Amino acid sequence: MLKRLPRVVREQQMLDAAVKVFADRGFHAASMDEIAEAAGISKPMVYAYLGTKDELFIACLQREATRLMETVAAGVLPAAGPDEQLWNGLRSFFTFVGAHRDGWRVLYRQARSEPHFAGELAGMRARIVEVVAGLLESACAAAAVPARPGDFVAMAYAYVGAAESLADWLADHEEEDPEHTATRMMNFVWVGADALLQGKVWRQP
Amino acid sequence: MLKRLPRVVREQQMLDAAVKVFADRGFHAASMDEIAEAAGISKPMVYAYLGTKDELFIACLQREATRLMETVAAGVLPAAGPDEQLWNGLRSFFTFVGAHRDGWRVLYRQARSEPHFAGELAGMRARIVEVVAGLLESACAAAAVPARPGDFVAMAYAYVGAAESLADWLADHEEEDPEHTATRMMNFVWVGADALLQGKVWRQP
DNA sequence: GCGTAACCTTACGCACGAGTAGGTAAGGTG
DNA sequence: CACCTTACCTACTCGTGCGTAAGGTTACGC
Repeated sequence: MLKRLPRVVREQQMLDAAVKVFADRGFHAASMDEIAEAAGISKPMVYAYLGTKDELFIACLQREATRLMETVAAGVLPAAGPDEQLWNGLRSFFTFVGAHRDGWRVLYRQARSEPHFAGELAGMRARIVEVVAGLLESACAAAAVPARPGDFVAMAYAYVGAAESLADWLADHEEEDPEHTATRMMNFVWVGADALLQGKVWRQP
Repeated sequence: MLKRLPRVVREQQMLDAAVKVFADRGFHAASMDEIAEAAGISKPMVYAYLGTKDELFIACLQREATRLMETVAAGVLPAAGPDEQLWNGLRSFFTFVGAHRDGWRVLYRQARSEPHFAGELAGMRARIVEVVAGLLESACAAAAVPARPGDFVAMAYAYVGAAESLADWLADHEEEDPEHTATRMMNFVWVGADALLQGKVWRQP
């Protein structure tokens, strides 16, 4: 209360508080007063350091998104084979979500529903989908399985959606083990992809 | 403009307008004035017929959710075998989303992000997940594949998430064909489930 | 030890939007 | 034609919450 802290520290405290309040209340229902109070500071300080409500929200998004991406990237790097890379990536992803549940809620639920911010997030998501689609494509090319380009993107959306759904579930269930969730997703991907690579398809009757 | 319409007609017009405005702006950013204007009526009429903003939003949710459920149920019914049922259900689902994009956006994006309404939706979603988990379980039991009960729920979340992700993509891409999307999802489910039923699993290194 | 820059506060202006009061007119019913 | 019910409106009140003005206090360099 009586401590005067340097700017960088306060900024992080404010962002922590903002992420929590945004996650709990939603963007509009969250008030700057509540965020300031949760950060243990008065409102004008928030404006002085992080700008308007919109700018604050974007700052939250950027911090959480960057942390997430960097965590996953760092997890993937030391791996060798494709299955190990995938496994490490998924494990990093779900571990991160489990450890930053509020951050995930803001990224996945709040940002997508506010048309003003959805664009930014959709872009990030699209890049992830592109990466996944690229992986599927190279895997199919290597196995000489025929497929149309659009199919990869669609499949990638399905996989990404499945992972997000599991992550979202994880975010709401304190008792679930992130690593276990990652194993489930790995099974889901690996088994399905394996079948796809063998050229199995379903045809409408 | 000068026509005095019976209540039931106006109510539907108001709900149509409300769904559109909620989908475009988000719950909080949508104003009752804008909804009233979009419905070609004055604000007090909206309050007279459909109550407060919260009640109006819930009315939107209920109408859209009911329509969706009934459409899918009606699609599934006339089918015989399990794969035909699944195919008909998916086709009905994606066709509905393609034809009611705004409704989907309200259900999937808006309702989930407002903590006040998320409960209702989460319940509906949980019931769908239960149904899917039940299908998976009976399929595995029939094939004598061993699995823990929790796994079915997790798998169901993954499948439901994949379908939602494809639906969401469809909602934003006017040019996509719902039936084609349903085919992709069917492939995704059928091929993966088939592999699972053969007891294929991935084990961590 | 004193200036000054950074940290922090109380207390407000102001706009916007939910919800309402109170009234008008159209169309049916006796 | 008198009446009542239903559809519909204009014009407000009032709370809430964003953003700010103006001023106080602590640390730190010199």
